[in-house]
Amino acid sequence: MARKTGSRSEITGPRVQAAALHLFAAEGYAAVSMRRIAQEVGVQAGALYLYTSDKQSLLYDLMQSHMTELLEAWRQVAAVGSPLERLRAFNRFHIFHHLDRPEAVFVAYMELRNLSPENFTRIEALRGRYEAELESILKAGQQAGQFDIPDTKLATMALIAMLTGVNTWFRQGGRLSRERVEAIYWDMVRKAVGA
Amino acid sequence: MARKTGSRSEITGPRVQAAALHLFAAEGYAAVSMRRIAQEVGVQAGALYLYTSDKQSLLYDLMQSHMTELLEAWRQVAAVGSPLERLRAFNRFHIFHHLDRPEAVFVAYMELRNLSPENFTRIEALRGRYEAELESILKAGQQAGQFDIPDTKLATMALIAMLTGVNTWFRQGGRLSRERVEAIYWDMVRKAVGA
DNA sequence: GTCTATATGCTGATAGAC
DNA sequence: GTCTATCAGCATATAGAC
Repeated sequence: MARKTGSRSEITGPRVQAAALHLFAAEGYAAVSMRRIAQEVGVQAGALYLYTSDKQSLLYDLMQSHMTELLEAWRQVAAVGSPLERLRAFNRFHIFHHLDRPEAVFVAYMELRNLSPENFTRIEALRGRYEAELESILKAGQQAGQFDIPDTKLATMALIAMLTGVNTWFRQGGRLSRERVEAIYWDMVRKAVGA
Repeated sequence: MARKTGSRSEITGPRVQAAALHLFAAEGYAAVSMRRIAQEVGVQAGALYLYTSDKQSLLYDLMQSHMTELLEAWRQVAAVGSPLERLRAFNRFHIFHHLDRPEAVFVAYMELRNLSPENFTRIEALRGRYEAELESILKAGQQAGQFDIPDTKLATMALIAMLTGVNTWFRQGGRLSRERVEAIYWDMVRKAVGA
């Protein structure tokens, strides 16, 4: 603990990422200094540049990892079956995946404007791919006559906003369990698409 | 235009607020300096302190005005009538009011963490009052047997997140008019509450 | 009411010792 | 791999001239 120097590259890198995520989520990218991140990790500011080329990369890497992990995790569970079953799987996946990593979700939504133009474009492309996953479910249900949706693109945006909103108010140990929240949102989602 | 000094207190104050709103929305509170705001207004940085005690007050005043105006505007249109009619009025009001002032809405949602603890508490109280307006409509419809809602508190949060989300993707002159968006969201809202 | 000048301190990033 | 020292610049806020 009192150790001030030493060779610990195998763990310091991830700790830099973790500290940046934690601080960016709590105080915002622009409000957090490199010195503050270094302090959280327990190194001097200069040492951070062994693990990231600059502050912008630190933010981009966090957001890129988050979006990639989101898409990959969905691919693992992306249900086959009827559109209704697939929509139910999406509802469950989105709520649980987002509740499991509130800091990454918060940063991914709040810090978009602090990305460089090139990095912003890359992250938006990943977000578009995730939205397309939901829209394909809605289109399939609409074509099969199982859903009644006036506009699948708007329904996609509406449902994602509604589901992501859970992160803003859900508190562990609160009035409702995650499973109960999932069930209640499923009821509203199902009705909203006319199923 | 080339005028560098002079007495224009009656317009400089509002211009400071407008510049702060514009810049905070575009770049974020923490990323915007007082010098930058002064530059936008066309005065020196020191002159800003004639119109605000400090940077924090600039942010708080913007958010407080926004929330107060939101509550007051709703009070003007808050429909009497059946719960279904009142919900339809809320749907319309929320979408249009928010689309009319995207910068204020954006700042009010994104900069909460940059408020001092006392100011945060005050803003959250105003937000709670607005949410209570919607929840009272949902409760009335539920009690009258006209809605079918598993949990009115969650439905309140879900619907507000969904409606506010319009601001993140709606672009003037895009594929859909505001009226069409309102109609499509009303279809989804109505179905979601089981009406 | 606005200006200039200034105080005090923090910023991202780099160079070079160890 | 981490440290210390440093650069050049910008931050908020205030004092006092005009």
